[in-house]
Amino acid sequence: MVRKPTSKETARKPNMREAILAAAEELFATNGFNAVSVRDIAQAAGANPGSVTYHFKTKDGLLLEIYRRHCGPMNLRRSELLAAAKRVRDLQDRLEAVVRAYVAPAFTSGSDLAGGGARFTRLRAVMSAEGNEVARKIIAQTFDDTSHAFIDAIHDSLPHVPRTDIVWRSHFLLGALYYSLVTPDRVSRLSRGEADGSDAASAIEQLVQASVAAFQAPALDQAAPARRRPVVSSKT
Amino acid sequence: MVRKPTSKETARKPNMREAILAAAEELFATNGFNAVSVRDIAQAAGANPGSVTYHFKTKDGLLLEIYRRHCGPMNLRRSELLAAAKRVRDLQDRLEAVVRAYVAPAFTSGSDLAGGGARFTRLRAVMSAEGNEVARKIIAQTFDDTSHAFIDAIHDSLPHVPRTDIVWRSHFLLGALYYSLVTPDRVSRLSRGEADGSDAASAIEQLVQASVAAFQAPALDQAAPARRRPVVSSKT
DNA sequence: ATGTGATTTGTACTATCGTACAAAAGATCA
DNA sequence: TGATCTTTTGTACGATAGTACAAATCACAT
Repeated sequence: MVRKPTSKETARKPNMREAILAAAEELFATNGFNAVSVRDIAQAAGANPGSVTYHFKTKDGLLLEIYRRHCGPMNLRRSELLAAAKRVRDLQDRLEAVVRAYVAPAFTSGSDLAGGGARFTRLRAVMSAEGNEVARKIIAQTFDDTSHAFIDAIHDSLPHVPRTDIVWRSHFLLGALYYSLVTPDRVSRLSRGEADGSDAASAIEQLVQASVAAFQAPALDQAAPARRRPVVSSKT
Repeated sequence: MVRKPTSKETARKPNMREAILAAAEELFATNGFNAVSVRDIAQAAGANPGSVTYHFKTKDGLLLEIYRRHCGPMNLRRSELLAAAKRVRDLQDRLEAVVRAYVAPAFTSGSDLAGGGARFTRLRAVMSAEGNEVARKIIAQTFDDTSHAFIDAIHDSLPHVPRTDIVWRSHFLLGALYYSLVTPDRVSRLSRGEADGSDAASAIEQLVQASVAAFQAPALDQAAPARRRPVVSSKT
């Protein structure tokens, strides 16, 4: 808010503002918005509750700033990756490259803003599930452009599949991605320890392969007529 | 809690207990657990806040009871549908039938307990995203059996795909299913009105077709060697 | 009708919430 | 050093949270 670049404004001290943002991001992403109090965040950041009010005015303002900080670099990075993927000549390779460009940045760890990062992606998943108003507004006006770009790119690789189907499948992809970040332990549990749901590389490969196959599925209108639809009835 | 079947215990009056359960289910499913107060629930049910305490003791107890009421009938119904699906002889038809048996009950509307229903499924999605403790315990001890049964059934139809891959893909399926129930409007928006994300029939068909294709994807270990992995780099 | 147990109501208690604000502390430059 | 600005601290306030509980009300068997 306050503009005053006195001398070295870069990280004057341990930089409380950043610590608060990081702590809030982590707590919101794992517990949801309402389950976390401003005091929880302050404590996790080693700050005073009043500091949060000072830097971000309100709790909503804090969430807003988390989104703001990520969206720019993340969308930039994504459009770079998408542009590179679209340059792949082979149609099938291109599809996979595009899907990978969509999936991979969501799993990056650490604090690199550019990637978007697993933490911020998980935050978005949780906010979306909670129907958070602040998040809803930002998402509609910031992420839809990127989503459309990816949908178009995928549609270019699969011209025979109607755009509507692509939209549905990309929606499923995002849901799968979100869920993988939200409950990775479930994968470990259901595979009886044979798979590690927390392993980003595995998650990316599995998700890319499964999604590519899903995108390549025949169009819905054409799927049915050739084969009879199996009808199932229980004996209730 | 209290056992006393005096005369007609079935719906003596408007039945407050049921109204509270229904209201809580709806509110929790759309706003999350912590965003909804006991007073909100009481008001939505046309009840007094004290009534909630009387019937369910605590807010956690209320959530617990919501789960309890659904889990039994829902798992029963699911195993019926699964058993019927496993009777399909053709291998590919059986796969689709099994997936459909998994997906369809999650989208049933109305208040039929058996189906599980869209509302309860959405509730589970939101609780899962919020990392709700009450839900986490119930899920691990109630849903994992059903999940394993479905995973095994799918694996039977796809013996050449490692179980680990099936687990991942079924995880993606559940994530996609959850997300479709949480933000159906996103589908409508991204398709520019061409698709209706709230239409259960469309969602089911799209999800079944996409998931079947995903399950049928080649095993991960075998996917790479035959084809070169497209490597993409941005110019950053 | 009356007594009895099951509900519903109204209210109150304590804890914690988000936020405000004055004072203290720290930093920067004349 | 002293003036000025930014940041941190400590505390407090009103609102609302979950829950408890006594009183009122209801349903029904006798």
